[in-house]
Order: sequence, then C-alpha cells, then structure tokens
Amino acid sequence: MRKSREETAQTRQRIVETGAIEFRRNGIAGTGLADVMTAAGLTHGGFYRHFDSKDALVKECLTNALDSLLASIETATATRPGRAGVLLAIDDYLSTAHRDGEACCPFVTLGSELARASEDVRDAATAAFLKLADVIAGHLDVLPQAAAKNEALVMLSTMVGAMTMARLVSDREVSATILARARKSLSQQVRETAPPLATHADRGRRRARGSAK
Amino acid sequence: MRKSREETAQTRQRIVETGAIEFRRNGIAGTGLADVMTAAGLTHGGFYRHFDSKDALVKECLTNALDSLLASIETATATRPGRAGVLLAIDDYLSTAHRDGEACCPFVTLGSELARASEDVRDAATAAFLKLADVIAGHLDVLPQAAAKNEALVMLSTMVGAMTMARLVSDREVSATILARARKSLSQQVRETAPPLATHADRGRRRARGSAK
DNA sequence: TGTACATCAGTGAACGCGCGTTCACTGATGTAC
DNA sequence: TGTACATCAGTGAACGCGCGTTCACTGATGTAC
Repeated sequence: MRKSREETAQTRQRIVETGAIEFRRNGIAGTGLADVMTAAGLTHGGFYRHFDSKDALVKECLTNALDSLLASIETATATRPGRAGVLLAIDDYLSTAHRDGEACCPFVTLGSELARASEDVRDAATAAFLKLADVIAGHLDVLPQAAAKNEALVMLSTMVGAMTMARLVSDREVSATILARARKSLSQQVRETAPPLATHADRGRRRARGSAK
Repeated sequence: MRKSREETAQTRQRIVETGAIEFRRNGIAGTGLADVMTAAGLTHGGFYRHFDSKDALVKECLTNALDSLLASIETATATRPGRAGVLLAIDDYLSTAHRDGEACCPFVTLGSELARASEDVRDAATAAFLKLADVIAGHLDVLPQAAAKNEALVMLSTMVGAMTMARLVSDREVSATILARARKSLSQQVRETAPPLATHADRGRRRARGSAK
C-alpha cells in the first residue's frame, strides 16, 4: 500500500488541515488522534508515519491556523490603505461568520489551552501574535511605529477577548451585542488614533466632531 | 467512617474550592476527579457522595470562581466612588499577580473550554459576565446606564483578551507589555468616558489635554 | 438519658472505555543494477 | 529499459494507562424508642 511521494505529502497536508479544524472545534485535549485521522479519511495507525507525537501535530496545526488568520487579516488590511484597512480587518474578525466558522481564530478557540501548551507551541503562538500586531501597526500610519504596535497589541486583545466572550456566552443576543459593541468601540478608537502631538488635520477633525457646536 | 453533617458540608465546600483552583490550573479536560479529590485530601471513591457527575462539580467550581471574581471587582470598585473605582478594578485585574495567581479569572483560564461546556455551565458564565458588566457600568456614572453597560462589555472583553494573551505568550516581556498597554488604554478610555453630549467639565478637560496650546 | 438500629461519608478495588503509542503485516513505490 | 529487491504509507490489532463511574465494605453519626 505504499504511496508515491506526492501522495504522501498531500496526505500529510490533509492531516494538518483536518487537525487545524478539529482542534479548534473540540479543543486540544478534546480531540483524539483517531478523530483527526478518521476525519482525514485514514485509520489512526498510520499517524506516526507523518508525525512524531500528538504535540508535533498540534504545533503544525496551530501554525497552519495562525497562518490562515494572518493571511485573512493581511488580505483585509491590504484591501484599503492606512487605517481604513484596519477597520475592515476589525469588522471581518468580529463578525458572526468568523465566530461560527470552523476557521475561528485559534487564540479564541484554543486560548486557555495554549497557555498550558508546550514551549514550542507557545513560541509559535507568540510569534504569530506579534506578527499580527505588526500588520495592524503598519496600517496605523499616523503613529510612530513603536506607539502603533502598542496600540495594535491592545486592539488585538480586545478582538480576542470579545470573540472569546461572544463564543462562551449562551445567549445569542448577548453574543451579538458583545461583537457589535466591540466593533463600534474599536472602529472609533482607530478613527481617533492620532500622534502624540496633534497634527493640523487631526485638530480640525477633533474640533468638528467633538466639543464645538 | 460516617462524618457529621457539619463535617460533610465542610468537605463538600473544600472539594469545590479545590476544584475551582485545579480546573483553572490545568483546564477542565486536563483535571481528573481523582486529582481534585486528592488535592482536597480525600480518595476519589467518595466523590459521588457529594456530586452527581464531573459536570456538576465543574458547574459549582465555576460558579465559585466567578463569585470570587465578582467579589474582587466589587471590592475594588467600591474602594473609590464613580470612575475612580473602575480604574482600580482595571489595575487589579490586569496585574501580573492576577495573571500568575491560582485565582486567575475563569474566563481567561477556561475561556475556550467554556465555549464547549454544557448549557448549564455556559448559563452560569453568561450571568456572571453580565453581572460584572453591571458592576462596572454602575461606576461609569457619567453615562446613561444602557450606554455604560455597553462600554463595560467592551472593557471587560479587553481585560479578558489581554489576560488571555498575557498568559499564552511565551515571552515574559511581551506578556508584561500586553498588560501594561491594556491598563493604559483602558484607563484612558475610562477617563475620557463622557455622555453623548459633552458636559462643561468634559469640554474643558478635553481642550486642556488635546488640541489647544 | 440510654440503647439498638439505620444511615451514610469515605475507602479502595474494580468496571468499561478511549487515549497516545507501538507493531506485524501488506503491497505499491522507489532504487540499484 | 527491465528486473530484483528494499522501502515505507497505510491498516488493524494490541499495549499500558488514566479516565469517569460503580460498588462492597467500614465504622462513626444520626434517629427512634
């Protein structure tokens, strides 16, 4: 039953992609290797031809999921220049489609489990989180990059927290409200983003919207 | 070996408190009943004299943990009137002590697992989250309560998200940065909180800090 | 108040089950000549 | 290019282990008279 090199590589990829979905659906501890292999159309015995251990699979699946997340946020931000791109990414992330989909953010679907994962796995998660912050920060172009990255870290935290709560809450209406208010709050935050010393444009905008008539 | 009614009640309480810590430490799926019972100084066989199932224990432990969280936030907010109390609660929650302690917020330590928990468990979590939002909203007294509650939902989401990321990140410095920037951002948000139509005091404060000079 | 009996908290062994991992085996693929 | 052999992807059974749950048993507590 030996398979060709190409087929082997495809099988391996299929296991990773299946696992990336299954782990997010049922959690790391809640997903057995047999579950993943069956979902990938295989029997569990062949698992160790492709991976050294469950943890090795978890790491690859997480990396796969994080890459997808990064790609989707890069796509969204790239659609429009500057802060407008960030607004789009926020609305995508904080959508009910993202909440209910099988590709939901791994920081949300696996968040509490990742805190207890192996150093390897946590390193991968950390790197991806910082890369995400860089992408967001790159579009907060009215700020110095150091300040923008700090802003991005908080914005991403709000996104992860809001999605986490939107998923764990048992009331659909509350869930939708959490997402909607987080979208509104973050959008406003992005629009109000301004460098430490106000620019001319910013001063005009602030006066027009805020305290004056 | 029968115990007195008082002893029995104490034992039960001890199991719940031990479980509330163990489940947060190792996750729900990662904590066995034998682990909890041993940590409570008992053998696992006696478990079913106190609870119907693991899920029943989980529910009680979660409720216990959520009550503690609510109490700590109520205590912090009650220390100072109005928004100053909220600032205190934010700093408490987003501290490294809270991050590293055994009483860390269950939305953080169990977040992704709770999304897959029984309806019972999720109902309890939902009620607690809304109660927390009410406590925070009650102290955002410059806003109408409906608006204040919406603000509170987003603020709590940011707190949960920032703590989640601070725990899962493998780099201690990044972890501290996430907490620090979330504290700063939320504090500023609370201080800038203003009713839909700016008050005199607010207008003066905004002019002094922002665009003028 | 004292006595006899029923109750039941806690112990420790056992249950079936699913887990991660290993292994003998199969037969198509890859390699060496 | 063709042939002989080695490799190895995948199967299905088996491994030891820990899980949630059950149970017979013990003996102190609670209750009834």
